[in-house]
Amino acid sequence: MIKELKDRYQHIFEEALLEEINQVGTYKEIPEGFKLMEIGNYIKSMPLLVSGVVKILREDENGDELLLYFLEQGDTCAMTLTCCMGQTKSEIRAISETETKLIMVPVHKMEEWMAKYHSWRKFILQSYHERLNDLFQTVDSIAFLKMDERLLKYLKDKARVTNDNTIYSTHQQIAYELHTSRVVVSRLLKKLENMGQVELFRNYIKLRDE
Amino acid sequence: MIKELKDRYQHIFEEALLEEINQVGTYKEIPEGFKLMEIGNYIKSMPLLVSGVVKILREDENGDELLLYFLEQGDTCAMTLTCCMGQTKSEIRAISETETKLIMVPVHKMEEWMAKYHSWRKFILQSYHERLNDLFQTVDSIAFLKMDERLLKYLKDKARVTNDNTIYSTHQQIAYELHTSRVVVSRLLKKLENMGQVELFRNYIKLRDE
DNA sequence: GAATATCTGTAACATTTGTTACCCAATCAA
DNA sequence: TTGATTGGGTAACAAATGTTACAGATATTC
Repeated sequence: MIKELKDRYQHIFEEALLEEINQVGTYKEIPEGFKLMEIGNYIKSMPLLVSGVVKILREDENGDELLLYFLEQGDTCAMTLTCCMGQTKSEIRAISETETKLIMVPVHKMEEWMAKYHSWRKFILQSYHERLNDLFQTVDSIAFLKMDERLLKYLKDKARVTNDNTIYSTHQQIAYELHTSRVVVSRLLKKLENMGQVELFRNYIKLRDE
Repeated sequence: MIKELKDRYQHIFEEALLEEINQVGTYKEIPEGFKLMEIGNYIKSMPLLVSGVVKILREDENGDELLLYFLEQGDTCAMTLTCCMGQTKSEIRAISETETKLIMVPVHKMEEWMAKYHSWRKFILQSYHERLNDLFQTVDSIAFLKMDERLLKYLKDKARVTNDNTIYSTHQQIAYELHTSRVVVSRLLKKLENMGQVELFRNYIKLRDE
């Protein structure tokens, strides 16, 4: 059996399901910055994250991006399932934020497993639920927070998922993901630095402990 | 059999499932402005919308609201299922926008039907999928549109779900749902009126055909 | 009908965010 | 080493949005 499958999903899926996943799934290692899914594409297989972080992005008609949320180990892409079922296109872009290990499962197995395995149903529904909650959080941030608060939350989220208080991003990259401009990010980061919340360096930012 | 169930859900659910829903479901008529779900509450039953419109709202810590999306006939509340399964609390508020007819199904039946009926699985997954897409749209509006565009989109959405080009809302009510101030709404509505997009009256707004 | 509350319009101003322009320092490529 | 590129700081200004204040019209209550 794929070792990573057993390690990560043993307590989630029943034995028989693990066996099936092992037989039809393919283990993959993805480098940082790899595009796992593109807006408008159809999806052929479902990823089960074993390790690493994947960022999910939305794009407007001008090509401007916005970060929606991060996927971590144990997560899956909520879009995938219904995209295959209904043959609809992806509404989002997925890019690996770090090196990522995952197991790809062909989509035709899913409906079968939905009928067959209680643990699979639970997993799928829970995934949807978590993604809905992630999106609520995203909406909250955009609608209720000011840019400096959003920025700080962004840094904290990124530190959490990467498990590293140092964020290796340029101001320009952050500006893309928050859908604002580099100048604004620099300005607000400077303000946060003066308030003692962060330390700024070239190409990286350190979050101060509180 | 509940007439409304047959009329609305006949082509979605198989006969045996319709029968089961008929036996355990309760038909309800809800007046306009009724609170169907509150943030922090646990959910005991699942609503299947037969007719009418339900608005789904998010709230921040100051009690400020934001409209997320509308539910229409054939829709259900995506929160419900996993809220019952995992015993988590509601993250949203649901209020009937118009008089609403719905069928309430006790939650303990859902997991059973997930295993038993293909049409139920499809329905549930499709519901989640639609709600995710609704939320993507909401994020798009808040992140990418300016307030005047959001306002116009809001009016159009409301006209669509109520099937009426006249929107019976005060500027204050609109301001609440868009999370802005009454003065801003009045200002932008006036601008839209000058551009010939709407006509303003006391207590209601008419969308001009295009 | 008078008093009160609600709804809308508008002006003046404050704050937040976005834009343009230009600087310097660090890094990279030839 | 020189020139080009990238990342970041900052000023000056523009635009969008939020706030306060007040006036007039309409509706409601007593």
